[in-house]
Amino acid sequence: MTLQDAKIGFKDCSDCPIRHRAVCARCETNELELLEKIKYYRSYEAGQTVVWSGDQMDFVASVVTGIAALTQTMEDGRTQMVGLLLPSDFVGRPGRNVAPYDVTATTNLMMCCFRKKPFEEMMQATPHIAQRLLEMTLDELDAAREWMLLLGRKTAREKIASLLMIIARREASLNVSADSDVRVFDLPLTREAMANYLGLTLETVSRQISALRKDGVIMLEGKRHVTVPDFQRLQDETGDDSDGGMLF
Amino acid sequence: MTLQDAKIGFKDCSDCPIRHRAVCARCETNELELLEKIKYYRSYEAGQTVVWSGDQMDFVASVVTGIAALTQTMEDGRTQMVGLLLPSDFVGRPGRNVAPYDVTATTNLMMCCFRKKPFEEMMQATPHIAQRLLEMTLDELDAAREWMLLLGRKTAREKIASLLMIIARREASLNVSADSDVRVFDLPLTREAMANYLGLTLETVSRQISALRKDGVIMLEGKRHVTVPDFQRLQDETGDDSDGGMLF
DNA sequence: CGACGGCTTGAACTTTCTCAACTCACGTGG
DNA sequence: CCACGTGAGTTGAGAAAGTTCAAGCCGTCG
Repeated sequence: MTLQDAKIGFKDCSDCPIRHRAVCARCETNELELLEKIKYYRSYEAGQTVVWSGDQMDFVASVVTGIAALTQTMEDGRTQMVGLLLPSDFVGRPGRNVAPYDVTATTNLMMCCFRKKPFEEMMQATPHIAQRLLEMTLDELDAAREWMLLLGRKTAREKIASLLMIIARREASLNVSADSDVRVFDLPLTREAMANYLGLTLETVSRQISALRKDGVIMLEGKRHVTVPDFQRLQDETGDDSDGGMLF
Repeated sequence: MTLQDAKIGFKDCSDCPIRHRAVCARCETNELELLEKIKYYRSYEAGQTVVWSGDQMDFVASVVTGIAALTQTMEDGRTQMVGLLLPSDFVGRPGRNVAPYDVTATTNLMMCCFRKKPFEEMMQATPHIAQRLLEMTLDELDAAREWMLLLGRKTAREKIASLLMIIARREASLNVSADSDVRVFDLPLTREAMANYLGLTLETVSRQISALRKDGVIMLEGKRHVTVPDFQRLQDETGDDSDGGMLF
């Protein structure tokens, strides 16, 4: 595992691109200073493993840039993705030493790591961190439950459409900049990774993407670059009801 | 929705059967006194709906006795269970007003409800509650991820075996009493509820249970009463590796 | 140039679903 | 007390969806 210190491209926490969404979102300036002391950056190349299931994990971390996947693998090799971590998402569980899942870098990845012991101590001292972590964990639980509906009850076509929606939406929420067109994006996952996300084989993924293309729901340039001419049309293909589960 | 006050069978929080596992587990005596003021019991009969998805939810609650299920339903009626709540499990999300899932009583059910507003205020004031809630939420997230592997990658037979293991284990952790034999238990779910848990049809559930019975993995008296002659044998049928995922 | 990884497509096969008939236990009302 | 309806569960046969195995394409990298 390569662990080179990264060129981070910003000076300190106050400049950090995930400052307002990560575990540290609620922290005051002085709390950030404490965090600065126990944090360090680490970067991984696409495909690298960050942690192996069963390994000791001496840190917790936030994804700063890039995408990571949590996966579980059965003895015979069947694997299921159980988490897709985007910038600001949190990895690791305070109070636990051993990683329960494989964590792999899906794209080039930079993480902001905190040594576990000091982080745990800080959590006791500063409720802002624990508060934010609870909020984030509840959000992840909701996402996991949405995902369970997808895995248990959706057809292959609905699964693909749903994944495209999820990626498009998350892409949109990251690029708040004006120039980004929500309807055009790159798939950050291989067909195999998509299959592992959706509980399908990669062949089925490929076939269903082709089918959506033939039916004009999406357009493809190359294998990864997707254009969605009509968002509502894609939404209809997901099987979800129209409001998209806005529940607040 | 019937909401009768229940015969609760114990005097106060300190006698409560879930005292040491629920959200209130970490609370001191004086904190419990505060909770007593905002709590009330509610009971439901098997089959009753506790909350409808989309409804206003003015309380959060702990399951005291019985079992409840969280389910999501698609427009065309396909439904997926996304949570199975046993005694001490928590329902509701502080900071959210609208229920994202249907909550139904699978068996007769008693819940210890807290009015949401005061509970939220108390969470701010007493870190013990938030701490415990974070811990419980992280546990639920782990369970959800285990469940995702089941939904995405296991065969029907493995799904059934896994569900039987889960029920047997949870049953065991509740009945710590000496006389209970782990290998004998009642299914608290109908075939249909099992199907919704596992992402199968009820016919497939029925067939696979019959198959496990024919193969001698389980024995049945009636439809619900299960005996597991050889636990290891059942474990082998789940597809999980032998240690059962003990990750601490 | 050749090899390789990522992807697509086809054909046969398997698993699970769908639809339908039937059993069984239970409770109700004639 | 029995006939009946009902809800839960079982079983079968055929259909559909997805998987498996196999072949081949395309772009990139050494």
